[in-house]
Amino acid sequence: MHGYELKRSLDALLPRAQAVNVGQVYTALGKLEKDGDVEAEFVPNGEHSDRRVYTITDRGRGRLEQWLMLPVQRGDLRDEVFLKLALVRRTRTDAVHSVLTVQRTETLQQIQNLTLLAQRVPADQLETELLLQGVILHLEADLHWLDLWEDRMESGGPKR
Amino acid sequence: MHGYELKRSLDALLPRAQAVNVGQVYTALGKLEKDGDVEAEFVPNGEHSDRRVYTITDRGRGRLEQWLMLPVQRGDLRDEVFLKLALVRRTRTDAVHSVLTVQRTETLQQIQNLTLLAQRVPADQLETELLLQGVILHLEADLHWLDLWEDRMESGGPKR
DNA sequence: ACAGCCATGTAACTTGTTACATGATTTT
DNA sequence: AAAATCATGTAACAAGTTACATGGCTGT
Repeated sequence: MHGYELKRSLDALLPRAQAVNVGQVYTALGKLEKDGDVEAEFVPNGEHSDRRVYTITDRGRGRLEQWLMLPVQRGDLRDEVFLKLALVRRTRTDAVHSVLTVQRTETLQQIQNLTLLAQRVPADQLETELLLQGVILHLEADLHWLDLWEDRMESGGPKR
Repeated sequence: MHGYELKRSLDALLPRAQAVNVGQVYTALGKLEKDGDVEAEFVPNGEHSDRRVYTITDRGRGRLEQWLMLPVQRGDLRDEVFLKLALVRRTRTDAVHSVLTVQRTETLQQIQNLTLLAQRVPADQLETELLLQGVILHLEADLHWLDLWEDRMESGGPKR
């Protein structure tokens, strides 16, 4: 593919609002080319600008294969909401509940937005549908987690 | 607090393995000072090096308050596992199952590690316990999501 | 005429992170 | 004697991201 084509391909995977910045595609392709993972060649395009069409190299194919089969490490312990809650608990114990409520409201809002979005995804876009489902599952986990905080704050909480 | 003290404070919130790089604390404090959110003053420390003790300014306190009460937007649609699955489905439909299995194994492993870690957290470290619980909830959501993929791949899947 | 799409790319900024440099003290 | 802790900080790299620059074509 050429750069712009790739951008469109990526956009098609994501809901309308989340379009990719084109510049990023070109910087990424530049890096891949420098590393020898892809090769490019100009292909005339009639009236339009010529296209730089990229082809994956053997090296690139190998690295792609490796990347695909390498599991993603997902259990990151750095979490902004956690930081806020831990901090607020130590300095203004009484405000923990507010932070929890604000965050819960936001999360519910997000879930609603994404649910609406999911309903508008064409039935043939299986992947996009699954992506949204995944994000929603995470947000629901967040809600459970906020409830856990709330429970723990009540017992052994504000007075101490 | 002074820089090193802050580092220790942060470390205390996280399990042993996840210690903060000290350098980062100093670069962050430097930026806060430049922005006028904190002020520093040297305090002698007997035999040891003098300490630069930081104090929050009014401006800093205001910005902190804002940050605390601003909800974190959590529903990020960029997901590496999703990218892998979407890509592999389009180029080697038969390999989707392998990617799913690799990722599931990794996720189970992570959950086990974190569960063990959680058991070793002292009972008085409420926050750390909750942090680990949160990460585990997310990983369990990941497992559900991988199952969703598996289901959807079977119906309407490999042959197409 | 103006907006928007097609097509390329570069310069620059932010954030996160690490590796290193220095030097004294305390623990093993 | 070596390793770890206390304490400060800088230089530099990596990744992600955006804003801008250029120019032609297409649809309203």
